[in-house]
Amino acid sequence: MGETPDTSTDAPNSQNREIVCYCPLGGVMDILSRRYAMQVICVVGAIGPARYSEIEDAFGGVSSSTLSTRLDELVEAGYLSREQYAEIPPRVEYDLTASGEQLCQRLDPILEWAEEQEAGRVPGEDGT
Amino acid sequence: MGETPDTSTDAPNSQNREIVCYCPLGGVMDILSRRYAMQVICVVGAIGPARYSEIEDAFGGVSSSTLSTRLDELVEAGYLSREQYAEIPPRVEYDLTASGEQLCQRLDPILEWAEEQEAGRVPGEDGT
DNA sequence: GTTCGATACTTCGGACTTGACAGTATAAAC
DNA sequence: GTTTATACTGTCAAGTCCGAAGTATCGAAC
Repeated sequence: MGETPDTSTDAPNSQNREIVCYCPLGGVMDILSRRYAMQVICVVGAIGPARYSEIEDAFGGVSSSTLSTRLDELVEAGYLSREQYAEIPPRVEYDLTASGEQLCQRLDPILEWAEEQEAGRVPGEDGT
Repeated sequence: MGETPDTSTDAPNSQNREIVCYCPLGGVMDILSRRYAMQVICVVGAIGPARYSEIEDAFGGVSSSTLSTRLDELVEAGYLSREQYAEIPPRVEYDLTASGEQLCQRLDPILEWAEEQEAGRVPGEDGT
């Protein structure tokens, strides 16, 4: 994609342009668009069965309330599984479900790319 | 990041687990985690140079203030270009930059997968 | 027997983000 | 003079996120 697919005539726009509707994406994308959602999937994918505190540590300073909410949503949506052991102190392990792994595979390229972008960025260059 | 490395007896996992830090992803992921951000990239990637109203139409009922903010951020971040023509009524065209296209390539698999998930979902099946 | 420690969360008030809807600017068409 | 078209901006209410502090459990320490 990317090479102006159907502009064979000289008009630069407004030919029989197909408008694709992105509305039905709602469900999944709404979940992924919440803060840390994509990173949580990839963190759990990276370190296998992951305990709450391990996930928390993988981020710099995420608030526990936000992380907890995110984990709940991801479990509810079927991308993560949650296993609680009857031990003291308590132990809870999160892991990817089959859906979660499919998602993680598609998410990883983005996270890797994001990492490269951040690494190659010279501080103070983009004029924030 | 430190964890007890000698719990090999009571825990079924916890080898020399490497904790990867996901903090530096901040910049890019924060932008992508805002509402409609990923979809906007893919919509513009799909319909080439895209006018504001075309992007608006591709979504069901996005609010204009949110979409406008999102476009500004994406332009500011260097993923979209914005060209304004001195015409009446006004015409503005958004397109992917080189960075934007790289991002779009990595985003497309997710959007496609999300579409499949939504399509194959039977209402009331996921056990709430 | 009282305090301490460990883990995985909740709860709280305030800050930030989003949504709905109305309004702005311009010039041609009627 | 009024209408039409586009690409936004403004305003206010509702929703979401944040950090800090608190909760629950039970064994171990004192």
